[in-house]
Amino acid sequence: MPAALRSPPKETPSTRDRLIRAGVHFFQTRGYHGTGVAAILARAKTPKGSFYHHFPEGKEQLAVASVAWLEGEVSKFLDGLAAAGAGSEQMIEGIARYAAEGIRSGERRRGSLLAALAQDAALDSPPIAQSLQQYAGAVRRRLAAARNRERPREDGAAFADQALAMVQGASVLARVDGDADRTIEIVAAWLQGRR
Amino acid sequence: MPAALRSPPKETPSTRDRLIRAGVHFFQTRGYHGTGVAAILARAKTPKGSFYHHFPEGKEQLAVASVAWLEGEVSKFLDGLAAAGAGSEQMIEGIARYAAEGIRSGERRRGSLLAALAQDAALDSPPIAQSLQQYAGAVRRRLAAARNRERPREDGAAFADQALAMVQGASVLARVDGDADRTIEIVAAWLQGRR
DNA sequence: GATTTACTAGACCGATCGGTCTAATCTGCA
DNA sequence: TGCAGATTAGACCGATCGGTCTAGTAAATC
Repeated sequence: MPAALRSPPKETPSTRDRLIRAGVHFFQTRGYHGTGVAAILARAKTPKGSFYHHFPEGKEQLAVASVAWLEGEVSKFLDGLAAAGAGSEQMIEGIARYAAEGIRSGERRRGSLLAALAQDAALDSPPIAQSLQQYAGAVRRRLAAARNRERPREDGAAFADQALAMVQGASVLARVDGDADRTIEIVAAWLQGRR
Repeated sequence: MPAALRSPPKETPSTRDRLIRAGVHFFQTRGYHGTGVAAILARAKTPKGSFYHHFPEGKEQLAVASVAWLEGEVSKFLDGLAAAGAGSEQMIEGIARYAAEGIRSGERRRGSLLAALAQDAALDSPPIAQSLQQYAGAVRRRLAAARNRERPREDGAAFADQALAMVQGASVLARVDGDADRTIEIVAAWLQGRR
C-alpha cells in the first residue's frame, strides 16, 4: 500500500519541497526549456533517483507542481491581505512587490513564472497550460472579488484582467531593463493614473 | 572581397530573410531554448551550411537578427501610423492588433517575441538582452513622442511604459487563456479607462 | 527482529542539442 | 571560357538533454 494513502496527508516536507522550490526558481529565471533537470538536482541537492521517485512524470510534472505551489503561496498572501482589510489596489501593489522580490537577495534576477511558462511550455504541454490557467484564475478571482466589494457598480473582472496584465507586462519590461524596481514603478504609475 | 562589401547594401533577400522569418516565428512561439536549429532549418527550407554561412555565430546571432528585424517592422508600422496622423492611442491599438495577429491564419499561436526572449534568453546572452532593450526603446520612444505631441503637459514616457507593459502583459494572458483576442480586449479596456 | 515499503543514489541510455567541416555548386566578372 | 568567391549541401561531432534502471539504505509495521 502506498504511503500517500496509508498515512494522512503527511506529504514529506523535505526532498519534494526542495525540488519544487528549485523548480520555481529556475523556471522563473530561465524558463522551462532553459532549465535542465541537472540544474534542478544540483540546487535541490538531490540525486536523480529521488527526483523521479517524487515526480515519476519528470520535468513536466515538476513544472505543474511548481505552478500549483506558487498559486498556493500567492493565494495565501492575497487572502492574508484581504483579511487584514487591504483593498484591491494594495493587493496589486503587493503582487508587484512579490514579483520584484529577490533582486537584492544576491540571487540572479527572476521573472514571472506565469509569463515564462506561458511563453515556452504552455503550447506543448496541456497539463502546464492548465495549471497556468488555474493560477491566473485564482489571482484574478481574488482581485475581482476585492474590487467588487469596494465598487460594486464597476466591472471587477475587467479591473482584475488589467491589473494582472499590468503586473506581467511590467515584470517583462523590468527584466528587459535589468531593473526589478521598474515592475513596482510602472504598476504604481498605472494605479495612480486610475485615481 | 566579401560580397557584403563589394555590392551596396544588396543584402541577399532570399535565404537569410527566410531564416530570420523562421526565427521570429519560432522564438515567438516556443521561446529561445524551446526552438531547435533543426526546426528553423526545416521551416526556412535551408540546409545547415547556409545557416552557419549567414549566421556564423549560430542561433544567438539569429535571435539578435530576429529582434532587429521585428524592430524594423514595428518601427515602420508605427511611423506609418504617425505619418497618417494617428494618435498615441491608435498606435497602441495597432500594436495590440499586431501582437494578436496570426491566430486565425492557421499558424500555431504566437506570443510576444520581447516577452519570450526576455524570459528565457536575455539572462544568458548579453547580445540578445541588448537587442531587446533597443527594440523596447524604439517602440517606447515613438509612443512617448506621439503622446507628448498630443498632451505636452503629461509625462509621455510614463504613458509609453504603461502602454508597452499593458501590451506585453495582455499578450501573456492571451496565451494563458488561449485566446489571442484577449490582447486587444484588455488593451482596449485600459485605454477606455483612461478617458 | 523480520519484512515490507518509501526513499536515496548514481551509473547508464538513446535522442537530440548546437556547431564544425569538407565538398559540390552556383554566380558574376574578366 | 575560366576563375574566384558566395552559397548550398549534409555527413559528422562531442556535449548535453530528459529519462530509465538496478542496487542499496532508512523507516515504519507486524
